[in-house]
Amino acid sequence: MSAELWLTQLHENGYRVTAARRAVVETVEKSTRAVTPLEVYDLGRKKYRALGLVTVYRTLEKLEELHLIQRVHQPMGCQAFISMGQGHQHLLLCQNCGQAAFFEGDDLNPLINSIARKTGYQINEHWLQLFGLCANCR
Amino acid sequence: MSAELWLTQLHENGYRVTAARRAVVETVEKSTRAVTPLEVYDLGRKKYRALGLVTVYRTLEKLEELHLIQRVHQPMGCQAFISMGQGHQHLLLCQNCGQAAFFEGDDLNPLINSIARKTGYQINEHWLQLFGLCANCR
DNA sequence: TCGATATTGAAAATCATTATCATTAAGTAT
DNA sequence: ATACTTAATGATAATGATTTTCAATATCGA
Repeated sequence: MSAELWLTQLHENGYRVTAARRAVVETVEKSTRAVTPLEVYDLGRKKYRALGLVTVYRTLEKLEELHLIQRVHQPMGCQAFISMGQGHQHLLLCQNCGQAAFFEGDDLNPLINSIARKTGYQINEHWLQLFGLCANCR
Repeated sequence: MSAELWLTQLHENGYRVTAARRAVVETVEKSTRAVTPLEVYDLGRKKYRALGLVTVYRTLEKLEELHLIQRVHQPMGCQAFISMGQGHQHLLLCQNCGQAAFFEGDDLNPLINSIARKTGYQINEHWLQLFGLCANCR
């Protein structure tokens, strides 16, 4: 029932809870793969017929702002979103079915420190993403 | 003079070497930060006035196909390209000036193997990218 | 319940990218 | 060097995704 938590988050941040937002939130929160705005629109309309595509874009924008979802970058495009895992997590995506799994990658600190030393950069953020085949698809 | 090598690559793969392509190749090859098609267009026109934006898109497409450039994913957008480093390398980007540095991240294998074991995924590819401030900007 | 105002969906506008097409130019064969 | 085949070009139009506009509606605190 994490969808209710998302709606609470919206409300606590001064946004109203509407039927359209419910449909979007329930659609995205339930998905185990990254979904595009158009997919959210199609799926969301099954829950709330009057849902508009523009509202999907606007709601996704707010969910991203509240760190409830994140944009997923893939070779084929970067317009899909998925719910955020707990804490700092990275994504593992199935190249066949799109299924997403989260993992922690905190073992990266030694590598990052070493790069910082070698390059003189101050490193603030890192992206790590793995691609492969999930247990079902392999 | 790596630009000449790129043009040779194009030629060896059956593509013609034209003034427009020279302008694009020289612009992208020389840049130490990721450049968008529009930026390539503007910069390239200083070398070859008649250059068209469409040709920029088409040339970038071919350079990517030949693995001479790669698309750079960033929070602000994913339409920029940068020349490929040698071998398997990762990117470190300055959040202020865009300056890019390459680094190798082969120490990732233990982490990747561990994730594969835990999740049951067969992992084929990985993306690692760091963001921070370069020595000049910090 | 009321009322201020955030939110909505439709339509139009914008922006990036791709397709069309007649013209030009690269590069091989002569 | 010249001719010729055909890839490549740039202008324009078409497409597709995202954003803006706006009048109508619905949320939610008072």
